[in-house]
Amino acid sequence: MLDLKFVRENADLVRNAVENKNETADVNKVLELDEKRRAIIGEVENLKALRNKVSEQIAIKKKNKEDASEDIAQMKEVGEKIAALDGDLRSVKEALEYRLIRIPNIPHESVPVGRDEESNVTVREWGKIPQFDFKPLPHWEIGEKFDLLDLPAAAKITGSGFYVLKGIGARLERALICFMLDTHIADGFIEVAPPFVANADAMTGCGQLPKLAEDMYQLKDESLYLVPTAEVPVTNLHREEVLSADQLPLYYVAYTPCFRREAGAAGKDTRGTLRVHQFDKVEMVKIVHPDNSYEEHESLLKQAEKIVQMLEIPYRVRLLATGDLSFAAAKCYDIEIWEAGVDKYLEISSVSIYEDFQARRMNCRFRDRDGKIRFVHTLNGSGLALARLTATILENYQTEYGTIVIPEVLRPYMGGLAEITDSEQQKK
RNA sequence: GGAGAGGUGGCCGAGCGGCUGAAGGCAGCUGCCUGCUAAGCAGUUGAACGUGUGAGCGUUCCCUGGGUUCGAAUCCCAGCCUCUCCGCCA
Repeated sequence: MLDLKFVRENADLVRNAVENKNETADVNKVLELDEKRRAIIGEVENLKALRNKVSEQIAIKKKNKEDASEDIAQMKEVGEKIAALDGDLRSVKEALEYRLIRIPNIPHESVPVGRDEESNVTVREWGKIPQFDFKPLPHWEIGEKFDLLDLPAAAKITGSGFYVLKGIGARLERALICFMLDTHIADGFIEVAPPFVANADAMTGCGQLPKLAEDMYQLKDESLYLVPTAEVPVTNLHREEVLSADQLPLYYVAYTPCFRREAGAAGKDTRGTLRVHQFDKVEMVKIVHPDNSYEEHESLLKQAEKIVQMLEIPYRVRLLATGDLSFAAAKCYDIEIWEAGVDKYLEISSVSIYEDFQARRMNCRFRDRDGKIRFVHTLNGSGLALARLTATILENYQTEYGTIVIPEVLRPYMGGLAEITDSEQQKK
C-alpha cells in the first residue's frame, strides 16, 4: 500500500505507475475520497472537542450540585450529530481503504518501462548451455524411465497439476531442500519453519489479497489460505511490530510447499512438473533498513545465483519490465535456468524488493537511531523453486549412456550417490 | 470439545463512569553532582490522524468490534488471543 499523503502529493506519478503495470486502479477516486474524509474529520473533531469541554463542565457542575440538565440536553444532540458523522467517516474510510490497497507499488526508476515480458532485459548470463550428441529426454520421460516421477499416480489422488516423486526422485528433492537451506544458513540466514496456511490479514499484508484471491486455495469453513509462497508467513513474522534499528537487517530462509491454483494458466509450460498446483520452495526473506535496501536486493540476487552456480546449471538473470512486475514489487529480477529437455529457459527464482509497500500493509516499522519511527523495507527471493529445479537436474545431467549424474554438491545429501543408472537402484 | 482465569504504555503493574494518555516501579534519555567499578538528585521519554509556515492546537487509541451514557480503560454484549485443569489425539 502506498502512503496516502504520497498519493495525494504525487498523483501523476502514481497514475503513471498504475498504467505501466497494466493495472486499473482509480487514483482520482482515491483523491476524491481522501478529500471527503478530511472534510468530515474536521467537522466531527470540532464537535468532539466541544463535547469534551462541556462534559468536563458537566462534571464540575455536578460536583458542585449545580443543575446541568441544559448542557446534557445540548450534548445529547451533539452526540447524535457525532454518531452520524462518525458513520459517514467510517464508510468513506472503508471505501478509501478499498481503493488504496488496490493501487500497485511504484516501479523503481531503474525498471524498464514496457507492456509485457518482451520488454524484460537480460542482465547477465552464466554457464554454458550443454550440447548433447543425442536428443536429451524431457524430465517426464526420464522420471518414468527410472520410476522417479509418477504423474498418473498423482492424477489418481488429486487430478491434474500435481506430481508424485518416488525413490531417488523424492530423495533428490529432499537433498536439494537440505542443500539450499544449509547453504543459506551458512551465509547468515535464520531458518524458519512456518505454518503452511495463513489468514487474510497476512495475505493482505504481503499484497496477495485482494488481487490474487482467485489464485489461492482457501480452506473450507475457515478464513485460512494455503500459502502460495513462504514469503507470506515469513514476512508477516513481524507484522504490527516496531523493531529496533540494531535488529536490522533480518535474514530469514524457509522451506515450504507452495500452493497455487494457477487459474487461467492451462496449456502454458504445463508438461511434467513445470507448472503445478503444489511445489516445494526454499524462500529467502529480508527485512532491512530503507537506506540500503537496494544493495540488499543485489546481494539477495547473488545469494540465489549462488545456488544455481553451485549446481552448475546455466542461467540468465532478467530484469523485469514494469508490465511484468508483480503488484507489490518495486523491482524484480528473475533467474531463468536452461532446461535441456524442453530446450528453453524457465523461471526458477524471483528476487523482489517491495520498499515499504508490504511494510505499510503489515504495519511493520522500526525505530531509527535518531528515534524516528519508519517503515522497514522488505525483500524476498526464491532460493530456489523445486519442481522445475529437479526437472532441470534430471535433464541437464543426463549422459549418452542414458544415466543421470548427481551434481557434486548434492551427493553428501544422497548417501554418496553419484549417478542414477537404473530403476532397480532405488530399491537397494 | 468441557470448566475456569486473564488481556492496560518498551517491560512489570495500579486504576471509584467524569482534570487518567493513563498512578507506581523498571528500562531509556537529558541535566546537576560525586574521583572511582557506578550511586544520588531533578527533569524527561507513546503512536496515528487532522490543522497550521512554525512553536503549537485538536481528535482518536488501555485485545478487537458493537452497545449503554452528556461522558467509558472503568458498565453490557459478541468475537479473538493467552494461561490453567479435564477430555481427545500425531
